[in-house]
Amino acid sequence: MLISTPKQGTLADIAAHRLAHSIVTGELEQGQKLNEAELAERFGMGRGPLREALRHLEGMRLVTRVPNAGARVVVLDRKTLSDLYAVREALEGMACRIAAAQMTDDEIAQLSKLLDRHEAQIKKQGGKVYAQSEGDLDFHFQIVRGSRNQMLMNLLGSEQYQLLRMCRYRTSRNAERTGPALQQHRQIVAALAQRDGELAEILMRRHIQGAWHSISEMIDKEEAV
Amino acid sequence: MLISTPKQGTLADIAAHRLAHSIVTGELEQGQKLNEAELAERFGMGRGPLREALRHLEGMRLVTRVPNAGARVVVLDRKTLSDLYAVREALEGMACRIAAAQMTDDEIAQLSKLLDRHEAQIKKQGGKVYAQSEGDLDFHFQIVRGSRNQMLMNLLGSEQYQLLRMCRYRTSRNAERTGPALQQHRQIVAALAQRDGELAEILMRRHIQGAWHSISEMIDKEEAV
DNA sequence: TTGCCACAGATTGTCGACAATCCGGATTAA
DNA sequence: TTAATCCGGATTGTCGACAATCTGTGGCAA
Repeated sequence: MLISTPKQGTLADIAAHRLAHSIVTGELEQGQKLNEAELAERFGMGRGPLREALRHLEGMRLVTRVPNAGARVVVLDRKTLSDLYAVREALEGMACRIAAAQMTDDEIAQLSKLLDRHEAQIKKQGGKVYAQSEGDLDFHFQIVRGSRNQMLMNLLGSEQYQLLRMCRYRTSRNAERTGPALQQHRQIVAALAQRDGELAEILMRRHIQGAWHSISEMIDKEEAV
Repeated sequence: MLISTPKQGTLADIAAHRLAHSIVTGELEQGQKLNEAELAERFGMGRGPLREALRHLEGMRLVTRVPNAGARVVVLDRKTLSDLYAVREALEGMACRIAAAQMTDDEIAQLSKLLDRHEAQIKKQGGKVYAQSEGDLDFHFQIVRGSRNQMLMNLLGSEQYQLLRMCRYRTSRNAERTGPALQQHRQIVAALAQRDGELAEILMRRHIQGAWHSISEMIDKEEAV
């Protein structure tokens, strides 16, 4: 499970998780105003914990706040996504190179099995891209974990990751890229298995560049409408 | 001025800035417990805004919280710093490559002047490393700005940046590296002026690796005592 | 002595109320 | 008609008090 919803902990923690989930899934639209009283009542808590949750989300840049004017969901425009993918390329490329040296054989085998499941899923139900998207992120995060770099895991795991998932939900209708993406994933795993970090990095960077081009074209189409 | 202390805005914002400053400068020690009531009184505000500030700082990973047990200043151990420098190398390397294509001639000239000021400062007062350290970060941030990547500026400017400054304060006693560092800065600026992004990236990565080695040795010495 | 339990103090979590600020519509004068 | 001004409601910011939880200290029994 990627989204752990700890129904335990403080109310502020719960609110932060629920809000993050609502933002990522698009239930709360980009740029939408977040009314404290309304959200507090919906979550069945006072405004205090909710305000703390908003501050937390502000810290991880899922919402933007202006004093005396409330909080709004962050908006992912073209430039923001472009910047995000550039950062991803650098970070995940590095993660891939390090992971090639750090991951255990067993972990790499697990990664391969993950791709098998994806392939089966794609063959069975070609249309259901959503699961593949989530699975894709799963794949990427497993490699990041393989780098053993906690800061990388924080950056790509909990913060940018949310933005990415947000982006996925927005653009999850493009099914045509799942085939090539799987192929590229396979190549990356092969490079990892051969412990060729340099190649793994190059493949990962190319893979992410391809994903960006695909999403970029989709944004163009949307904007044309 | 690098630290903008907006004495305007909400109390929570003020508290967040003051806390961040205290943490970065080491006024609040690593791992130290942060007592809400005590801090609230020191800042002359209620516990509400202070709790929001703590949540914000938690979001940017300057403090860690456990439910019902309060917040503590983050601890920068060897592994954390190592991870941080690896991420920095990847991100600032990329920033440098992009900046070589994006910065204006004027901006690069300004960068060169900044180094002139550093050099004068070093010659005049060899011991005062603190200013150089801050100036060094200034140099790095100007290049990140030159990349025009807002996400990069967020990551390196406001979040990791704080951790870096924190690290600097902790290890600001090593003056021996200011000379080579300035030399490397000059080389980087030269590469930028020639619009050689590839070379600029390599030089920046090498520069950051050197900084890490220097800091790593220092940590070794400290741990030996 | 040692381990367990209970209690007290301190600290964190939560709520409700009040003050400060902002936003939109109505009013009025040029 | 239009622009400026001025309420009134709504929303955010802040505080104080109370409940829930943790910590550590002392006593009690094995």
